[in-house]
Amino acid sequence: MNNRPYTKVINQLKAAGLRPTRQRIALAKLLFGTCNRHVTAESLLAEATQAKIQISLATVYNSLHQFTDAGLLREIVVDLNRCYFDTNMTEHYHFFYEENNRLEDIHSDDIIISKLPSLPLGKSLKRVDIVIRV
Amino acid sequence: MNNRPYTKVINQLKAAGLRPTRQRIALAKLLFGTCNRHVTAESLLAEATQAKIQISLATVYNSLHQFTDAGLLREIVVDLNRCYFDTNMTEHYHFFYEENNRLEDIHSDDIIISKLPSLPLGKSLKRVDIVIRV
DNA sequence: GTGTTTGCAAAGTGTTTGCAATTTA
DNA sequence: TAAATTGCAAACACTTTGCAAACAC
Repeated sequence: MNNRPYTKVINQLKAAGLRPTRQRIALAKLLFGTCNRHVTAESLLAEATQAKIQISLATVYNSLHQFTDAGLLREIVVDLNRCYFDTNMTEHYHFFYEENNRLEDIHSDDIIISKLPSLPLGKSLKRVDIVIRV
Repeated sequence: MNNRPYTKVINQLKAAGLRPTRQRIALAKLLFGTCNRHVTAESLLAEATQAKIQISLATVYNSLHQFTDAGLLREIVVDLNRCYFDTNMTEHYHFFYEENNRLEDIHSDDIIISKLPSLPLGKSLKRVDIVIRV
């Protein structure tokens, strides 16, 4: 891999309290370089490998969780067989294509919820997940 | 275990095209005997064991999937670490208590969705899953 | 009797962990 | 140099599978 400074990604990592290592920079570049993404550990490793980035599966898992804890990614639960991570941190929902296990964003304006139940006593809302399975 | 006829459960299984074996009858009795339930394979096995029903984990898994395929149960994806099955087959949604991985039904009247996006071309709606994480 | 179901143990899958070697600051 | 990070391989948790024995009809 090349080692240009990637100032933007490095600053993003530093801001998140993560040491900008070669592996994290490479993954962050793949994840945050372009538009919003949905990845699994396997898919991201495959992508990295194809881009000639040398990295282990364990590090991909570690990085995905570190990015998630740092608020750079969020985890989506749609399929029991694998973890999906989403680079889109804004409020939004998902289509899930069952035929090929693919996710697609639904902009939050495209779903309007006009009534929600009151929360159980003493609980605070963590998130409302909506998945439209097609 | 006792072996009263359990006519109702047996008919339910037959109607679903499932041979009413001792194990299936026992599980169906636990699952459909009372109110709506949320179970995992482990929790159902524990319950069966406590009720002195002799059954293996493999058979619990098999039965849960057979019941699901037969339309007697539905699977809920909320937690990557285990499969949840719900005996409530009517349209409804869920609270998920992250502190103890517990599920609670939300009656469909308690959530009103006043706008949904149009489906991707050529796709049919399988289900709208809503999970409120608290 | 025949085809289905069960149950064990083994295999499988995706994920996490322990720890020595490497890298970053 | 000191502390954090990586990467391998082993461990893990849950689920599925293969197949001989048991069961339902």
